[in-house]
Amino acid sequence: MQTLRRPKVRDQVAYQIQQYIVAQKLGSGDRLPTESKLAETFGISRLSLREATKALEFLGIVESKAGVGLTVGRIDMGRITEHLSFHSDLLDADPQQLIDSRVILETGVLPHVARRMKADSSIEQQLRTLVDRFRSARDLKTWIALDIEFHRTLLEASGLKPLVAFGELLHVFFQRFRESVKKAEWKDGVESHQRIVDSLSAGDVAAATAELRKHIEFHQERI
Amino acid sequence: MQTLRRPKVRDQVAYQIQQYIVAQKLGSGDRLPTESKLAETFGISRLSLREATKALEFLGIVESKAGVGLTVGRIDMGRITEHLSFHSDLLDADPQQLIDSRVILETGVLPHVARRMKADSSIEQQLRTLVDRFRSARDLKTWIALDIEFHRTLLEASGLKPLVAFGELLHVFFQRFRESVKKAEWKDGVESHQRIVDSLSAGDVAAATAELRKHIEFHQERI
DNA sequence: GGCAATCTGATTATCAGATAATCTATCCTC
DNA sequence: GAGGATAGATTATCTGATAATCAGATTGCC
Repeated sequence: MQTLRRPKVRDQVAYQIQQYIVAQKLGSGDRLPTESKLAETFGISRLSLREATKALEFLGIVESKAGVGLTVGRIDMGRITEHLSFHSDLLDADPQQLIDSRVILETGVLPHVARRMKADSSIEQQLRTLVDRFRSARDLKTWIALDIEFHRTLLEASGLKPLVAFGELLHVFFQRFRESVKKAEWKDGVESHQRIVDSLSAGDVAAATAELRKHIEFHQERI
Repeated sequence: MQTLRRPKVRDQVAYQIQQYIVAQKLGSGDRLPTESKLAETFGISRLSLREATKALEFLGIVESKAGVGLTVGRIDMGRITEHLSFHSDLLDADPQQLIDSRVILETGVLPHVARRMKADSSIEQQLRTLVDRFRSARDLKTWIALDIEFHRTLLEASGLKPLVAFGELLHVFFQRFRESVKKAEWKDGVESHQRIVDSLSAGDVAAATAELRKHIEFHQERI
């Protein structure tokens, strides 16, 4: 026998509000109806509606200001990941799968990156600046921050926004590996980043792919 | 002058609940104090506390069941990608980016799929069954459903759960292309799927990759 | 004794109604 | 016209209550 659970009101409502935003093609800052209005529309109490909107607000999907009303918010991954990063279940995600996923994602964008680098020199400039800052960094925290930024910049350089968003998500789950990397090993990381940029700028996508794969799979030892 | 906003009660409370979970070293399924207890502890009304817990529940950080109480939730990537669908980068993503992202994602998993197919014959069986059903289908709705299932099965066959979750998200945004595909063109799709499975089962990853790329990029004409 | 149905207490789910805080826009004064 | 006071709308938060749900104890039957 299956335990069927009565679907919760607020989840349905939250879903409907999202649908409403999409259907009305609302963008950041656009107004939504008032709480009372929405509650009446959905046929629920204002309180239940509130629980739904508060959850959405927590995610940044809507914003709510006293005296103004509800507006569509600007969701950012940072806000979500901030609340997730502490959760112990993140430690249960299969590390090998995370590594394989990242390899596929990041090596996959390299052809796109190489192509765009030829057309826009500022991309190479940006990556090289990051490598330099990496080289002169001295503490773990800075290294980690720069490593994340390097890989995000790489994804951004592909121009494929969906993959950038997904990449940010993977990074959250990857956090714990980075924290266990030792000082001497970060030095290798610098050189690795350097070689990736060099290969890309030379147009040698295959070499960049091999180096990047090695760079990410390096974390396997830490499993 | 900066507009300083009074920090909202529920945000503080949400934060404190998270701190509590960490401090008590609670894991998935562990019990939290009751709503009344927590409200009293934090010195707020039960309602305000509820808004905080509902928001956390929405994220999957806590679970709440009537008659039981609050427990620490079980987080999974799927739940998060659901909310990712509102990420502005995805909402405004242009079609070409969606296509490129899908190509990277799906061709990227093929080596993994081929490897696992050798070890587990049920994977090939499952894919072939889908192709057959595809062949005997006669209406647009069925075709679309089967196409989605085929590609999802392909991703699942890689065993990389994070990518499966992300793939499903991309499919939502791909919907509009599929609906504009004509009847005659679906026939090509069947053969395309057939060739992909054949190549994979023969261990020819390169051929499968080329075919899959062609299959997805076919949608470019529809932009 | 073993087992199933029932009851009970605890807890969340949802509601209604009220007051406070906050913001926008208008109106009034000079 | 500029600037401040005021009113109206809206969210923020609270109190108190009822319904729904569930786990475990109790009861009754065989």
